[in-house]
Amino acid sequence: MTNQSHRLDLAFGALSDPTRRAVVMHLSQKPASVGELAEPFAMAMPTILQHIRVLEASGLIETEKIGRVRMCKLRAEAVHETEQWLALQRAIWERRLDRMEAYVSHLQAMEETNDRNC
Amino acid sequence: MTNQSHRLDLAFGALSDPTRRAVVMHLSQKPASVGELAEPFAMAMPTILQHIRVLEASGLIETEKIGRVRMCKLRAEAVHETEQWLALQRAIWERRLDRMEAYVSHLQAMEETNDRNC
DNA sequence: GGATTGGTTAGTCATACGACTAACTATGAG
DNA sequence: CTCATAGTTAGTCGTATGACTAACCAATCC
Repeated sequence: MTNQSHRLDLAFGALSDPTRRAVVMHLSQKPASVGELAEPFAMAMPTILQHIRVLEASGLIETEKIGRVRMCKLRAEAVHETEQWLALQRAIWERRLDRMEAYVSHLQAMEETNDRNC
Repeated sequence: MTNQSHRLDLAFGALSDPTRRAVVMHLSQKPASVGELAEPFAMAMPTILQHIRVLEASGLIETEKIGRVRMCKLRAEAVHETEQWLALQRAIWERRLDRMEAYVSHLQAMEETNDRNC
């Protein structure tokens, strides 16, 4: 549970940076090497590498070194888990709103009945 | 677009802290005051307030001061938007996997045809 | 085998973050 | 009016983060 919480810390933390989100977007299209990922950014290579490490530590991507290039790819399951946390909170909230709405309709119905009877 | 990116920075950043996620979870059940939110944590009030400010700045919650208590509630739309970003990346990735799978089946079918014909 | 390419490590630096205490404000209750 | 309550502001402190440069390794290529 605490471990699960830590995974979310890392995942959300990883996604809080625009460069890293751009990397994720790139990887959602297709796997890529560190160099390819670095190209669109005016950024030193070690900086990108650091971002990739952060994403990897979060589990959102995985990497494998083949020869001298390191290929990176998205881990959809991890993205899904993160998404699920948000979906759950929203579901709880929205269920609550539904119940409230139902309750309000109920009250209104009662009131109308009263109007008729008094 | 840059503004949208900044909103995601704030939302994901806000959610990267376990205390703030706990606050969001609490608020998904029902709105609450700052004091109520602070209670479960062994944390000084100003610290919680700071977390609440971060959540508010991200748009994930909204607050309103009534008398001397400040009520906080979840903004489901903002949660939804954040969730959508993740859903989109995953959808793109999974569509790609589907295409690849289809392509592989295609190749296999071709190969079988070849086997029969040669 | 020597140069080139792609990545990696180490070390630095400025800024941001999360927590705290102490002191202050403003509302509501008796 | 006075006091307790709920929140707020200001200021401090240690650690984490994101960026950089310089130097280093290890596969390829010619």
